[in-house]
Amino acid sequence: MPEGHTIHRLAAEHRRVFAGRAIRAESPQGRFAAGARQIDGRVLREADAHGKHLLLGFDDDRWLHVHLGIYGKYAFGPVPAPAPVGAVRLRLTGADAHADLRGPNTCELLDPVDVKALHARLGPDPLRPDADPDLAWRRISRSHTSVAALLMDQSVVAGVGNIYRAEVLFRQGIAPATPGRELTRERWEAVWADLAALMAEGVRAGRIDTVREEHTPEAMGRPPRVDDHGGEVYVYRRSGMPCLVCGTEVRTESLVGRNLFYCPGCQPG
DNA sequence: CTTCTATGGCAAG
DNA sequence: TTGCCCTAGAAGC
Repeated sequence: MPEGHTIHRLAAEHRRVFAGRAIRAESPQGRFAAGARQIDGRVLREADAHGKHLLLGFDDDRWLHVHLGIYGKYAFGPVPAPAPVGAVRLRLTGADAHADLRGPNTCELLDPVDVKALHARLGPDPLRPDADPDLAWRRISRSHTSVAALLMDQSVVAGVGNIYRAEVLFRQGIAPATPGRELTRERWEAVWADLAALMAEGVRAGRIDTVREEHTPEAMGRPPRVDDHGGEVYVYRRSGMPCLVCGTEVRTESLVGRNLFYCPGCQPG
């Protein structure tokens, strides 16, 4: 679920459903009881996303900061909301919808100074109009770290997760182990542009699709992919299967505790 | 039942 | 690098 496109969708959904009106807040699970009491009855003024961080601004100038981590989830539904199922950390209820938050890595209240600091420690987000890709380029072009690790570093680029990382490197034909400083500026600009397009499409569709027209299931006469994230991809979780472009077996290896997927044929080096 | 896994990120060593 | 946190569903007995 939660790469940057998911969080931008959640921000839009909160805006659409809750903004401008007082909401009720509670913590059925109890772990955010004190925070929920402080939000309860407030008006939601704005909803913002920076990378994988969701920020909800309330009328007392405080912000709810949510980070889903690897298994956090939101579930929106109608009112009246049914009795909560499972570990619901936070339930927001508005005039005609409710939102249940389960399993977040972070769920806390921040003041404007904290929010500013949060933005400052995050790199440019390809989904934000104010993003400056040169800030990322300055880090990447001086780094001996692999481009695969740099793309997952949220202080370099915000919002890219394991799927977009693997897929953009595949689409750009870049070997994951390539040190940042060996990328040319042109290559980086292509990566950034591709991320911006792929992630914008992810926001629109609500899933991650990265295969080009000529490699879709219809075009290739292959069965559609069925996976949790629901999208058509080139390498993510396709290890052992033939590359859709060159037929080489897709490989996986562990990098900084995460599975990295790539095609040795299309991403030589 | 139990164990494993996941689209994250942090602190400790 | 390892361990730990958060949760739910799938996979393995």
